[in-house]
Amino acid sequence: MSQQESMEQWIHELNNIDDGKMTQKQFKIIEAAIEVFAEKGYAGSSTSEIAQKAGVAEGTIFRHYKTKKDLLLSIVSPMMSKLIAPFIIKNFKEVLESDYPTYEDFLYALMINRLEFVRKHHKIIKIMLQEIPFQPHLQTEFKQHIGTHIFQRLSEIAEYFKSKGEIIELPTQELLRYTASVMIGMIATRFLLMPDQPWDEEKEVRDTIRLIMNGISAK
Amino acid sequence: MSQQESMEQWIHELNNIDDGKMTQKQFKIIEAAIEVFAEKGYAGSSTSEIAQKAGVAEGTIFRHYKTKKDLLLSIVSPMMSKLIAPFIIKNFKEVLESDYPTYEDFLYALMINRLEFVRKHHKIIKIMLQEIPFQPHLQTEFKQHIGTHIFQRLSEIAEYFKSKGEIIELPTQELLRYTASVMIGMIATRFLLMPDQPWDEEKEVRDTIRLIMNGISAK
Amino acid sequence: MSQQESMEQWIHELNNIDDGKMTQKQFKIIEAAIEVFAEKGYAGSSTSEIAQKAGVAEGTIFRHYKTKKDLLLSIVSPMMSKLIAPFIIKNFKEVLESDYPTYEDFLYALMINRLEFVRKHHKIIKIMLQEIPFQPHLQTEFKQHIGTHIFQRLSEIAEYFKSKGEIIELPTQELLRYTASVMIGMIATRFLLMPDQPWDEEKEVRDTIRLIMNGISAK
Amino acid sequence: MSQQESMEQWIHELNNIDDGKMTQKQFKIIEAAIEVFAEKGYAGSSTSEIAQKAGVAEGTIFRHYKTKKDLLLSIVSPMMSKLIAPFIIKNFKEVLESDYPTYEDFLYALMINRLEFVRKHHKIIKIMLQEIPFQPHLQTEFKQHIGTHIFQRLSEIAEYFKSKGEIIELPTQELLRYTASVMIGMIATRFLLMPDQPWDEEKEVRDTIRLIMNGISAK
DNA sequence: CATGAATGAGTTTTCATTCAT
DNA sequence: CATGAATGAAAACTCATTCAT
Repeated sequence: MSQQESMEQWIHELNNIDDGKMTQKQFKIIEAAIEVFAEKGYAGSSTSEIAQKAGVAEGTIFRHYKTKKDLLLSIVSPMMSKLIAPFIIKNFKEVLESDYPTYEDFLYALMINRLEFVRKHHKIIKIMLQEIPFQPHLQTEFKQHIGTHIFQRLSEIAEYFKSKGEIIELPTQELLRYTASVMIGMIATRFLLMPDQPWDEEKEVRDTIRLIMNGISAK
Repeated sequence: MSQQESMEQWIHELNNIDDGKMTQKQFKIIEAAIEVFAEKGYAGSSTSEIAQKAGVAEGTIFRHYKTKKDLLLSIVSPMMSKLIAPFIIKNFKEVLESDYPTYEDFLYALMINRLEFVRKHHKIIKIMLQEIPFQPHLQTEFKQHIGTHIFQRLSEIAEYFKSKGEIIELPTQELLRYTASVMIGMIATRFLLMPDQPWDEEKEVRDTIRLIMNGISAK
Repeated sequence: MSQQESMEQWIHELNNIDDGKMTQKQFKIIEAAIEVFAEKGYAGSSTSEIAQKAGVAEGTIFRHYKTKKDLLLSIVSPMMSKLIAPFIIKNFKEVLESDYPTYEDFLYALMINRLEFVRKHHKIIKIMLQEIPFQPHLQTEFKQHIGTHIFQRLSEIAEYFKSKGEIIELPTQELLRYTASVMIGMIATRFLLMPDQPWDEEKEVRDTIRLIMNGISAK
Repeated sequence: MSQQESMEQWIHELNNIDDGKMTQKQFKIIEAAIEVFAEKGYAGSSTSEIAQKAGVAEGTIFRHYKTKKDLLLSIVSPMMSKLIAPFIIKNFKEVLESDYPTYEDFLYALMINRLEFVRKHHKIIKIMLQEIPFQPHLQTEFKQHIGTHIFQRLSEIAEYFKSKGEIIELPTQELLRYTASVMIGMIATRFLLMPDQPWDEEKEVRDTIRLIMNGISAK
């Protein structure tokens, strides 16, 4: 599925969260808003520009979204949930045991998965990261999703492998910070710092995971 | 030196870059602008709010800074240079040899130094990171300073220690990315994610450096 | 008949004036419009709020009333006629002679009648009074109904009792102004100034009529 | 002093209430706002029309008045105080005893005074009466000023003359309602119903007062 | 008949910038 | 240098009205 197609599909999913129906124009509005917000930032964007890019009258935006902020949140909020998606499978422990015999395997799968995710949604993620500092509503959601769900789940995993004697006995928090830093650093490099450079992803991922494991494997 | 004092001193230094003189009002304007930009973002701030917080008339801002963007750049631009300060000492190699016998020593010193730097200037750094994506002028500067000076210098250092056989033979770029990710991850955790939590800095820094070294030390 | 019932009946009567048929939706629209216009004023009300309160789609309003102003007039205009209703009985003189031997009797009956009328229709009357200054169409109607019919008829009555020697020889206009002022003052007090206060209506009416008569009875 | 002059003076007095200074443009804005609000009602007026009539840019209005509602209140609120002015002289009892030997004298003086007042300020009074039902802020002020100050003072006066045996023993509230109704009825007739008709004010006032006294004098 | 998405002109409000004092 | 009133262009938002379904 191409990046463009996956974006379209994603926008249609916003739908189900909202109320079940989404007009063609509404779709165009979301699409244009993502474009413009990502390019100029939320505060730097004007609803008139979004309307123009979407090919609708300015009033149409406000028929579907009470305020400009509403429009922002309707785009960014659902992305929060998507962020934690891979961590909310039931029977997580079973999956872990059967699919990921080592921490390294787990990290590898996670990395591939999140790289794909960012590739699909980098614009919305950019908007999200830009606006979290200024939108209390997003801050709350972020803390809830990341702070609660993801951190929780990752802790369990790390402790599981610690108990198996695979990784060193470091405070879980430091361990996760370290792991996350390297992974996020890699993703940021790929998409922010050098988006246009050639990139042997397969190799980069393997090397990066290797480095992480060097840092923390119990032998 | 307290954080407040260091900020005041820093603002006075902007001075030298500008034209050598800075009135009391001008000082107040910069101080207020940093406050407001950091809180609401550049595009979300109004010059009138800055004027009010600075205790000056609205027109006064424009007597010193031709436009609002000028005001932003006059704050953020000099910070760029500061960022690279520790890397532009002459006789760098000598300093390296005499002061930092190991890569670990170097990382430790760098970490302490940059932590202090961020502690002093976190508001301006926040503004800088927020605005780089939207201000071509800042992007250029950033690429120049980081991409050229810092990356260049860090590469030399990494290669120096590689050649000494202290760290593993990984492409320099990957090595730096890894190192920087872990260090930045730590700083971000400290100042963004959990600014109010208790924090044994000494210990955290040592553990973090240890992890990095685990990842890359050649044995 | 309760106040609510009388309102419903009244709305159905608008019907006959319009075209003879009135759908359930149309009824709801009128009901909602009265509510909203009375609460926020004509210019301060939005058709969308009326539609919402009526439980119909926005477009439905405009299917029945060409414009928002049309909706207003369809509510207020018929009320004008109602205002003069008690004055347009045929054989008025006969009724006067048989039913109201004195001016006092007449005033008493009128007062009771109009109090009831206002009690039933105070929302529409509020709208009417609010909008007369701004709607030329209503001004014309008002002048015609009040200025012509009511003033005319009241003059006849006043002169009739003057000729009977019951009330003093004052210019009819002054006489009517005086009478109307006291009566309207009483109604306004009851419904505008102190709508929630306990109120011995029987007594208040008798006292008020007494005062009026004191002012003008020929002895 | 002409009506126009008194209006100008009045606008300048708003000044003292606000903050002591008023620019030429601000004056023009108030002047235009009174004109437009009186003609079209508050909700029916647009700030752009006010700006145009005042000969200023639309932004100028909002430099002086934060919102359109602010502009309204800055015009109407001070009028509330003016309404009660004649009732807040100190030594009121003395004045009463020396200047107004009878209730009739008092009513006459009051009538002349309030007629003059309404003549000067009829536009603002029109705006005030139109907006009181829709502006909670004005409702509060109105209740306070009228309900407390004026009603209080008038009660004292009525009771004073009752105790002197000049007027009949009716509940004070009814007495005042009666008196006020006739007076307001007269003023309303003069300014609302027949503003353009010839009018022998001297005679009308005397007749009206006479009617009132007929109604209530204790013989 | 009824709907409600869409419109576009209009509304209130904001704001960077200018300029006379 | 400093002020702050004034501007006007643009922003966010509203709303009566239309029209395809």
